[in-house]
Amino acid sequence: MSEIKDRPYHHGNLRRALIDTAMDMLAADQNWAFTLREVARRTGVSHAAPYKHFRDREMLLRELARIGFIRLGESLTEAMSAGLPSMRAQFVAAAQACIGFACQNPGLYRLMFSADADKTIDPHLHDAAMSTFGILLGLLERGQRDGSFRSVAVSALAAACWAQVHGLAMLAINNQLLEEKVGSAPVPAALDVLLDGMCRND
Amino acid sequence: MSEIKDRPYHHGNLRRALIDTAMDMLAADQNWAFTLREVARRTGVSHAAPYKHFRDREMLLRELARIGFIRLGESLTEAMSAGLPSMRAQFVAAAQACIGFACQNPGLYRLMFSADADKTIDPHLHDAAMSTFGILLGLLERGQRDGSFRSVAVSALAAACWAQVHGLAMLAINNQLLEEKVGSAPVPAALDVLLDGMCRND
DNA sequence: TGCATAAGTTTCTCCTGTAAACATGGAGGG
DNA sequence: CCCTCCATGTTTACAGGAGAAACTTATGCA
Repeated sequence: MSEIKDRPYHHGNLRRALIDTAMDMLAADQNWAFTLREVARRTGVSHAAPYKHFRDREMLLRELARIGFIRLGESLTEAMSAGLPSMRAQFVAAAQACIGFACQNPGLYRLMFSADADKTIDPHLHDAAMSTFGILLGLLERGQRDGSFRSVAVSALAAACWAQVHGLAMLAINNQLLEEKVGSAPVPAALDVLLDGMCRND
Repeated sequence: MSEIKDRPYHHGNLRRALIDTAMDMLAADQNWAFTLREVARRTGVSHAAPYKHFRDREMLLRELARIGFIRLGESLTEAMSAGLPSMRAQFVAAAQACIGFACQNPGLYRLMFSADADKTIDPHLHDAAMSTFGILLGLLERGQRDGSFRSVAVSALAAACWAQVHGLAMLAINNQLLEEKVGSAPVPAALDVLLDGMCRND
């Protein structure tokens, strides 16, 4: 009855279909030339149909970004709950999960941090982003409580980590971590430097 | 004779005029909705004129990015040559100069690190970017020689610094350094954490 | 003097975003 | 059980952008 049958109803639940198609396109095209019309075309509906579900193109983009933050959060949570012994190892795992996520979904990741995904417009998007950021904060707080991380203001740690990881992700995506300049394994190397500043090393 | 008189010649040296107009637009519009046609319009020529000087829209964008890297390099050099006593202070100055540059020219900075400015296509752009990156490398090497910075592989330091500074710049531009999450002065706080890992602290 | 050519302009095609008018079919009231 | 309304589609229309091609000028040079 309520089974998925491709286009059950009037046309099906287009909203979901459009999001899925767009997500697929983001994954496939690293060129990132997003077009509402092509999303509609690939979904098999007229080019005006999407406007019944999204006020404009950017509203769809924001929804994609929101889902991206949720997925990123899941990746982070999963990486951190792998039962790694030290906080430091957990942090490295989370950072690498984030950068891995970015490299596997460059279009989506770029979108999530682009001006198109304006967090001041869409509270849901804002919440999703903050929730994901909160995962990082949680890790840092736990690390401070158990003495792994230094007891400076957690906001300083957070800014440093957030910037570092996001910076590495962006540079990795844009192929700007050239081996000639930055070594063969820049991500762990950079994280080590940061962690040396974060961890208690007495 | 060869004085600038707005439109001296056939029409003047359009190339330069287009670049200047585009640069002004980048500085004014934070919205970053770049159109070749509007650049042409604002420069007072037909919409097809730019194609006599730039193969396509992206070629102009790449030239803008190239100039941006040169300017950023100048900012960095200036910040570093302010006669600051310690390497650490010099690094902070350079980092803040970079982030300040980004905040004052968000459109340009975003362009410089966007997919539109594809460094694999344009060797001149690639060289400009590498040259600017080289300024950072130079600072790190000097700091290692005089014992300020730890003697790990300089490429690890470079990756960490590059990512950190670029990450902070991008987050700052995108208004994602929210005080509630990241404190009131996230930039120096984050740099301090990083520097604690970079510097010899024995 | 006169022509080849760089540099601009017009015109054209194809694409996009978005609005408005129109169509349709399923759900709910009589 | 039918009829009507509305959500969800489609068609059509319009403004703008990228870029190609054909046309026009004025300059530098033979």
